Amino acid sequence: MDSSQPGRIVHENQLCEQSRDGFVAYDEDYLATEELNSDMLRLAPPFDAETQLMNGTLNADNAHSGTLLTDGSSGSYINNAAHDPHLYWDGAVDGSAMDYTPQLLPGVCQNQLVSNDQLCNALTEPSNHMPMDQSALSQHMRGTRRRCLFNEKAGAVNKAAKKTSDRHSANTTTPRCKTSSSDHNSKPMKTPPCALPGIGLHLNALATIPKDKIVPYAAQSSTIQASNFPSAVSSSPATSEPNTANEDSSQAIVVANADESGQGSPKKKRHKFDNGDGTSCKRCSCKKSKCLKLYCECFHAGVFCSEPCSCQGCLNKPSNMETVLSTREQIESRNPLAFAPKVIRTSEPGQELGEQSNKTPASARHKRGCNCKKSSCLKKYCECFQGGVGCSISCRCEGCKNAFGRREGVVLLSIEQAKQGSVENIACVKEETSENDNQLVIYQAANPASAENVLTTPSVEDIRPLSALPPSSSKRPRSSTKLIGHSSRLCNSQAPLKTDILLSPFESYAEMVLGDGASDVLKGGSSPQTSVKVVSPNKKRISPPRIGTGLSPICKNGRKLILKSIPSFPSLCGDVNKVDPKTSSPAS
DNA sequence: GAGTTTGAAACT
DNA sequence: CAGTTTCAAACTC
Repeated sequence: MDSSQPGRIVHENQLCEQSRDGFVAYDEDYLATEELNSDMLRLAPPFDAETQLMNGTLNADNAHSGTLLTDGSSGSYINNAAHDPHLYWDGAVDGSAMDYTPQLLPGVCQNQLVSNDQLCNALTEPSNHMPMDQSALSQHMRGTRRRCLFNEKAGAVNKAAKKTSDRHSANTTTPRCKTSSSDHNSKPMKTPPCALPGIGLHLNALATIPKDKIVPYAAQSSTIQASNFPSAVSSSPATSEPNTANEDSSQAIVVANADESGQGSPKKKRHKFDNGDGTSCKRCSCKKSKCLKLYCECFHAGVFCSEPCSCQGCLNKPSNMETVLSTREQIESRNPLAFAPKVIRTSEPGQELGEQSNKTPASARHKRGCNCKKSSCLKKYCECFQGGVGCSISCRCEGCKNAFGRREGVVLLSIEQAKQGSVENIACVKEETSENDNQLVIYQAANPASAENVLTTPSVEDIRPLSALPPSSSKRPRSSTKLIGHSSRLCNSQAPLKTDILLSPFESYAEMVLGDGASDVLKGGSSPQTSVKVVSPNKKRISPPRIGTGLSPICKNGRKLILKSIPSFPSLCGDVNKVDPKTSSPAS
């Protein structure tokens, strides 16, 4: 593949057609050729300290093109690669979206999505590919690792597929796209290396690209500017850069965006190269939403519409950056996590359903759960199914037959919590001590923005709408994954809910941030004496918590308020360490 | 490829 | 907040 040439721009389609060899290393060669340099990443404001640090480092090498950052409130945009039909914005960073995953990887689109895990793995691998002498790169890696954590995505489905081999995925067709993300799953998701909580941009994985493969800055920056900045775009990206390399880039951009003008162009429906959780390459066909609503998969995924799309009246284009951003902000204001990945955490389906639920608490699940009624959660109408995850108690589906796991009604709770639960409701809330604090710490550290959201908007989706649970009767948990229980029992109806709420969201985020281990820590580790207790799978379910208006129980607990002692940011480098101690030592 | 079904998102 | 409408993807023919 020509891609080996620095600065060379390859259209995604081309890539798709490329030889397997080319694909094999797409996360390396491909990305490298894609000009994805770390400096194309834009860190979101919430992470200023850290991100800037990182940027600083990153940019050090490359004269920083980075200033492309939009101001951030709604996240900065990332140019995934000039040539890539899609331009990506970094929703992940801005808290709202813990991760925008696979699709963020430029060029990964059609045939291969790079899962976060994959990236992580790549990063963690003995950097054969990474010249150690490149301090800058090293820096990148660090940053990358952290980010990877967030990006773990579902695609449990994919795992199976992925197990087969990465290579095959290369030539994938639509389905592959979907499956590709899974591959990491085959690996134990622990991703210790990635343990650092961080910004959910796995694009940083690019850092691992052998330096020699890294495209010269000039080209990149031009590309970025052209594509990312509205101004730049408007100013005719194609002409913006005289350099040959740049020209290529520019042209690529133009091509990528070409269909902007030709939106209505009959691109016919294309496969939705989607990995299910909404993260893969998007190809929308919006007609009325102008691609500025969540209906639009591109918009929802945080990418600009592009050539593959067959949308009409599309406004989700770089040239409408402002509009897009404002719209995005608007949507986020309504729902801070509107752009967050729908499926959180990846895990083996088996685990999820399974026996070892205790040990593998971190099961993938849909952010909010589905609400299927007729599809039985067996079709892609079902977001859970689509995301390759089983339904959970968060779901309100009817007649769930989700192949990845039917909705469950149980949740794991720690003994401690049980104890607490045994106390009166209030007690339940208040007594939750450092563990929760720790959780909060982690949470915030991992995603300050999100934390903030939580504080201000308890409605955060990830605070699972258990409330939505239908009367338990509707579905019986096929298997017990997470048990609930006790606390719900111990505490009165309200209390348990609180407890559950407290855990769930944090676990989820912790998982995303720290990986399975983290959640384990949180659950068990945080309260050492308490092994997770599994309540009889039977069927007892927690009544849906009502995260009511205003302050959620969490707020009531004041845990959030305890954030006082929480460092605004995890240390850039070794956060894990910091976090772990806390989590591990419950009441230090 | 057109039409239908479905459920999320948006609206009231 | 629940019910309704709108929307676009998924699906069927």
